[in-house]
Amino acid sequence: MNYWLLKSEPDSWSWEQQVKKGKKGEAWSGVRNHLAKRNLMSMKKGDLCFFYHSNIGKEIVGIVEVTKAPYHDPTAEKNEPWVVVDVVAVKPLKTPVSLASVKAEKKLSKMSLVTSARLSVQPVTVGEWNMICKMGGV
DNA sequence: GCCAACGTTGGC
DNA sequence: GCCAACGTTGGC
Repeated sequence: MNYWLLKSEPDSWSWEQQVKKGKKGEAWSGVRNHLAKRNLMSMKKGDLCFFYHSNIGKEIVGIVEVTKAPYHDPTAEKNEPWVVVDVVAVKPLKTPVSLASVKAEKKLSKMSLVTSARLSVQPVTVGEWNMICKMGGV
């Protein structure tokens, strides 16, 4: 079981939209960065991810579960290497955890969210996961 | 294969 | 709207 963090601009794909999809879930498409792709490739069915709103909100708003192992991104050309996983909304955080509060928490200073701000698919350690769940009231 | 120029992301 | 960080492109 691994933990991850997925970033999305709510203008293009928001937590609310993800929730509306229900158990059907949605393919996490559009990743066009090799490091992010490598992280996607490491995901397994049953892994959990934080859902982070970038740009607008700048906070972790919910938790999604990976329901399908990585497969070719349907929005990419056939000969391109990009992949997606399917994710379904599990539950929202009672209290969204903002970027500011992540930065303010010393134990989270090593998080990719802080150290590699632009990476859209990031690994999260168990310690970080538990800490943020606590901060988010779940 | 290096590196300058350029484009994009995302926080402020 | 600005700009820093970072990835990609293209000339050499």
